[in-house]
Amino acid sequence: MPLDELKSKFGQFLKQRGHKITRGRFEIIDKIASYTSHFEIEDLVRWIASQDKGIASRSTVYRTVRLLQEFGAIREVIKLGNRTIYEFVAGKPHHEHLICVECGKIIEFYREEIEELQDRVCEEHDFMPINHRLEIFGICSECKEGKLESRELEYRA
Amino acid sequence: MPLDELKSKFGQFLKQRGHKITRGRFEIIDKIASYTSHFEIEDLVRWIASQDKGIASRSTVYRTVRLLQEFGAIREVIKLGNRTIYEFVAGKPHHEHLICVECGKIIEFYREEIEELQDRVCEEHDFMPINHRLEIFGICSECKEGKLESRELEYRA
DNA sequence: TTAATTGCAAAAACTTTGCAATCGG
DNA sequence: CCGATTGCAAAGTTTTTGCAATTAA
Repeated sequence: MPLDELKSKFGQFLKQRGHKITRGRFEIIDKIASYTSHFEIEDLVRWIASQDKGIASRSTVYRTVRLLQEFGAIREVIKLGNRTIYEFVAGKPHHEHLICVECGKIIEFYREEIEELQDRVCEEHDFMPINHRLEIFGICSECKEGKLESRELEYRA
Repeated sequence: MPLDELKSKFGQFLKQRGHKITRGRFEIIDKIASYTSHFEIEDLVRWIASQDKGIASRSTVYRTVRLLQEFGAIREVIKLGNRTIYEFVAGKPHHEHLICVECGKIIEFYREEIEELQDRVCEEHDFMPINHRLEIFGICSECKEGKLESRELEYRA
């Protein structure tokens, strides 16, 4: 879906909920769409702070991010410690993430079979899925050396 | 694994890292083991506050929870908004979660095939998995009525 | 006009940390 | 005894909120 169409739909979404079309909201959606991969709220806040013209405040960023989540244009894809990493989902096929706990690298992947199995699980539980998140934490190939020896005593169920 | 064995291993784990066996740490592991399902840090803090004898402070709870995670006895299984929900993993087979966004109900499930597919994905990326978390957010059977009509305008990739 | 939005500062919620006193080995 | 741990209070993070001024429709 092209960005313009998305923005127009976001406009409809706002109207439907009795909200207004404001410049700040659309500046933020533009900025988010410009991120090729993941972003955090602080990225948006820093970007705003770096601009001459005041685009929005920290509060507006938080409020707009919430709206965009409800609208469905962005998702919280990784929750790592106290950080929340978002992703602009427009135009990208759905996918999951491998996260390297050493270097922070994020690798995206998609397996149709995993999605299907999830659907089946939901059916079995008469559960209507809205969204899901599969995070695999581990060590990426570059960080792998010398990471095995200190783990023997850890408890494994 | 019985609780005593687990505690003994935790003792070894502490020694190996140059830490000490203290009463607070073992009171906390006992309490965590007593939770049949999920818990949050505030549950532990409230429990301590409700006890006559001072078992540990809030700081000690946070520090011990971190140790137990490193040891592998507990996991962060759900990150919902700003809440972190933990689970005592000892003696329970690994599983994933369905989370009802209406009522907060948590349903556990396990699908061998999903685990295998994840392993395959990791192999393909030469990625060494340490742990993973699959959260499916949605609406449980009891909450399902009347939840469909307000979603048409949401953007779907 | 008037109801929604904004920015600010304050507060809330959650987590970490420095330090002096205490405790474990 | 010595170094790890604890409790406390303070500070750090991240997010939310009340409110007066502003803006969209």
